Amino acid sequence: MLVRTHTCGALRPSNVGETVTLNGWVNSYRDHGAGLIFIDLRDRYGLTQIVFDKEDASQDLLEAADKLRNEDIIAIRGKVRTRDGGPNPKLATGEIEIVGDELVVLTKAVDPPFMPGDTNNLPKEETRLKHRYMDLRRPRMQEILSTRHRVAKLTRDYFDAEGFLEVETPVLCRSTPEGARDFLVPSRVQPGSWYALPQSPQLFKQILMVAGCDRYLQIARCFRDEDPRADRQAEFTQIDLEMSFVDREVVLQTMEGFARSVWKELKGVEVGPFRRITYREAMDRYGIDRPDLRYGLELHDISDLAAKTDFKVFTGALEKRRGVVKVIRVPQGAEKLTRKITDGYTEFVKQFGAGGVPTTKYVGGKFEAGIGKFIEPITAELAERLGLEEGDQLLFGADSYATCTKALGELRQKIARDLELIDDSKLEFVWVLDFPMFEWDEGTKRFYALHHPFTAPREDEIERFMALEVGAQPTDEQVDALESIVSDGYDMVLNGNEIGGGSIRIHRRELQSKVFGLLGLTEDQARQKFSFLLDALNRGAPPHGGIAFGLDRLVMLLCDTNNIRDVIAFPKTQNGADLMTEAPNAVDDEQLNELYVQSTWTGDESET
RNA sequence: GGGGCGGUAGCUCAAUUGGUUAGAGUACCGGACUGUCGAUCCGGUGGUUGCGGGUUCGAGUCCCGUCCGCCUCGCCA
Repeated sequence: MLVRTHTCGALRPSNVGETVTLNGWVNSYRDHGAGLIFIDLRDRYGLTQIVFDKEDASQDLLEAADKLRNEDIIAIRGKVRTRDGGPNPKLATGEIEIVGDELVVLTKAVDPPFMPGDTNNLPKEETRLKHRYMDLRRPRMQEILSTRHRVAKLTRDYFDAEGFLEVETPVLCRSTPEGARDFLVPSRVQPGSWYALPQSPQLFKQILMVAGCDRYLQIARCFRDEDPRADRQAEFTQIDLEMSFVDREVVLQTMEGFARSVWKELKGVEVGPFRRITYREAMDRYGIDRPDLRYGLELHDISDLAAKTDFKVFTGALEKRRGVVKVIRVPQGAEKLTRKITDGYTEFVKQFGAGGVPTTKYVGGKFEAGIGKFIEPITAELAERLGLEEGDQLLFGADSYATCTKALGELRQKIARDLELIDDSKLEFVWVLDFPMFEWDEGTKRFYALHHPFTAPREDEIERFMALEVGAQPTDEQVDALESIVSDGYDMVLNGNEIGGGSIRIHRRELQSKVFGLLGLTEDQARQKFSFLLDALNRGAPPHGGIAFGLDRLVMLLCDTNNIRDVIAFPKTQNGADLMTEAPNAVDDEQLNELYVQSTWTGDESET
């Protein structure tokens, strides 16, 4: 083996005259005939031009160089010199070249399915996933792998300096049926019993606090057996943290410091102040719990004014429980938002359960077109409240609070994209605070924890919370009362992306029992599922809280991609398949027998 | 589970209203060429149009089914 002395990104004019050896992949070749051949050699670090010239090279060497093809791996030894043909400013090594003197072909590449060096034609993702080793050779993917590594390293360094201990928690866990669907693993030694893969290390990190760990960190793999999305994968990675003897403020400050250091270190950016907003305000003004604050287009509640009209869409919505009428004002939208576009918006909001988007334009002090004539009686009041200006367009939502908010929140983002109102250079960090503890689900007639059942109520809410009596079939008043209890949770949001979420946890047993009870767990059921936690809370549990960052999403933002598969070395498709290894796969009956497992799958879905 | 988009040469794509032998660029093979850097020029190989069925004189194109990939709703405490 002719071992490299430098990488393909290392050589500079200062190396001129040195005899060096490089190893790498043939990125491209330019063959000018028997007398002159150029090779661009690639490795993780860059590209270096090799030249074979009949002035300097033997006939044998030229013939060997002539046979080189894309993706062959070679070792090349030769002298560094400044380029005869002038520098190539596109390359870091563009001022120099290596005069090939000794060439060893380490591996011939047979029929590459695509060329990693071809930056113009990116193969379709299916092909990239099938031949992932080729895809990962691409400089862009190498850059992402490197960024991910640097985030992980910086995470360990930062939290190490803050006194955190990295502790590993189990991958084979007890199944707790709340939350997402579990991945299950059959036990061989305990026939009929199953492990679950962790949805997060939540309970273990709380137990570590009870165990006196004080500050815990883990870069933890998590598993949720739900359908993937562009930014979601069944198997993903969290930067998982927990701290003892803290209040919310300590956690927020510590995590802000982390985010600042990530953006400073990786992007060279000084992050400005973190804004703070309550969940209620976020939902009211932006229609979403992870608002993008880089642009306006806020939602305004005009239910009181809408009630003065005879417009059936408005008055009908207001008769619903929690019915509202809200509006988005698009400055100068009258011209930009054509009928065709607003018709598209009506279709767009239907997927979120809204009926449509009533619209009108503010022209000459009056409402023109659309539903203008219906809201004529409230023209002056609307104009004053919204600060209307000539040429504004109004887009309305009228429905239950939940549906209207969701639809207009999504619409707000779509308008911003359509009208290119988003400044990509901005970084708007915001903490979303004061989430409700619970949400009532009309379908299943029960409460669900908005975050998770171990989230503490805000300290000043505890007394009111403990005093609440809510039966199995709560009245509307009881639902309202419980939903108004605010938790001590927090989400870190950047430009409309939730990058981390956490809370101060419950550290008192009677509070935890109360929460379990409200979620429909009897004392017996709670003991059955969480006895270890309830016992731990009884045996000296410190006040504690923490957070988990989505590492994949963090890297996505830092690498400016909206495809989570780009930031995972070996990701899975929407069908949960790894196209390279062809997982998942069938296994031998012998394997199943050992596990006391039989498949009911017949190959015909109608029979299962 | 629902909705949408897509699958044509190794790769990226084209193919008129259903009509001749399914084309181009690139890669690959052969040839020419001494300063390229997306090298250039000439020639060539390469196709079960994802798969199965149907309509038709004739299907890449229309219909039905199915598989795969992507986006999305539901789902994701």
